Amino acid sequence: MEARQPTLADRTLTQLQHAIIGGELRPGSKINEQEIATRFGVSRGPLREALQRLEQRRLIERIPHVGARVATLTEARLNDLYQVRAELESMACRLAAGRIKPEQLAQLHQLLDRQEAVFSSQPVTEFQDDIDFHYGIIQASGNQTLIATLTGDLYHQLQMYRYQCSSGRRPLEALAQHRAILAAIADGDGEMAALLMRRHIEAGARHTRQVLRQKMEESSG
Amino acid sequence: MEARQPTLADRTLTQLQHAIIGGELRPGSKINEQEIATRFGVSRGPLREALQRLEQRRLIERIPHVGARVATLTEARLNDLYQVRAELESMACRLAAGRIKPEQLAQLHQLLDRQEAVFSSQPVTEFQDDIDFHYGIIQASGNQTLIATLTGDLYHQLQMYRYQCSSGRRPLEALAQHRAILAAIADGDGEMAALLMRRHIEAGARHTRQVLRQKMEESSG
DNA sequence: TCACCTGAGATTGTAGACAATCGCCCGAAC
DNA sequence: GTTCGGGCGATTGTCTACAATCTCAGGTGA
Repeated sequence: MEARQPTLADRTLTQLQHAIIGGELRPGSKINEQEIATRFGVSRGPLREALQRLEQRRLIERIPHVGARVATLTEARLNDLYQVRAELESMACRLAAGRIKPEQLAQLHQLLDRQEAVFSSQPVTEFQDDIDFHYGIIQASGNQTLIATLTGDLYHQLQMYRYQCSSGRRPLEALAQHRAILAAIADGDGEMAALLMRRHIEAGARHTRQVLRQKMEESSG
Repeated sequence: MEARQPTLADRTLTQLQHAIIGGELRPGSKINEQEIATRFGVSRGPLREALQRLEQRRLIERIPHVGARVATLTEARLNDLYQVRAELESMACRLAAGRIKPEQLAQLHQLLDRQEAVFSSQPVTEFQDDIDFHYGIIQASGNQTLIATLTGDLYHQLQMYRYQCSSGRRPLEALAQHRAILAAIADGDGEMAALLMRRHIEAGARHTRQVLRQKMEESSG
């Protein structure tokens, strides 16, 4: 009922988004509708629908009668994004501490355990698991507006920055921080959880910012 | 350059949004693409584009192969919306206090003066002026992600609630609160401005919630 | 009586063609 | 030499028609 059976436009959106987040379509490059449509084997209708959603997610920028371009990675945008994210995710922690359900809590504990178990063997998994953890807490907040804002809008941009600026995200450190956050939530200490989450995200922002700077230096030099 | 010259889809979006926010298309009612397209004198292409944006703004809900419905007003959704709004707008105040430009500050003062001058003669103006005030502060925050989240997403929903649940919003009280908020920002006291804004929005939430309850009672009774 | 299946009608999703607009190149005038 | 204007090619916006899917009424069987 609720689950939307994927349409052609949905699949095209997923493909395009992966291509953008993964850097296959480089930031700033122009998107030719006919070309992309042909490449994906769809007509321009579904493709334009996908483009529109990507514009909403701020992964591309469109100008009427001119066209679409892949969004560029900027330090200023990164700062703005992480600043809002820190505010909203710490808010999510505060809410989650008061109303998280036992099964949600158990699932998050399980996630961290699994993350720890495979931590050294598969560094790739860590990336998705990290997102899953944050996603779980956001869901536990129970605030539908908050959930939609974070997972429906901000997270797509975030993934682009994280994917293109990732390199050894110190999973051990992040894991410890996740554990502390979850413990605070389990204790019902919303303020502590919120503060820990804010620090955790700020640390991530510093790291990503550093990598972005390096990347921009070597691309301009 | 930046200004997007309005296309047919843009105009259709504006019309449809006004019809939804104004209650002409009642909450929960189904939207027949062909019917609406014919009524607005456009084809289904641009209309579908408008529908998609309205879905992003959460003014309608769509299910593939089934159709679109106008979003319903719920007390739970109202609470969630105002909770996130309070968090983000108080954040905007904190930022604005540190980096608002003189001309922005002057413009906001001007706005409040004008609001006070015509306050008793035209109660209708107050509604738009109130939005303009909040809009100005959000802009002054300088955080593009914050601006986009608030004015691009949340505010459309907010307008729907406010328009359909407005009745004597005590403009005098709101005006005084606006003045206090602006004074704090002018003083560079971000924390004070943030707190005042939070209280101001919470007061608005209580008022709107009350009106919504009345409305739902008389519609179900 | 109720649950389930089935088919007609309606509605949405997709494709392809046409119209409108823009960017760019080139030539002319100062 | 530089700047302005016009026209051509390319790209985007829009329309119409067709295909895929859902809804709902009606009937059938337990």
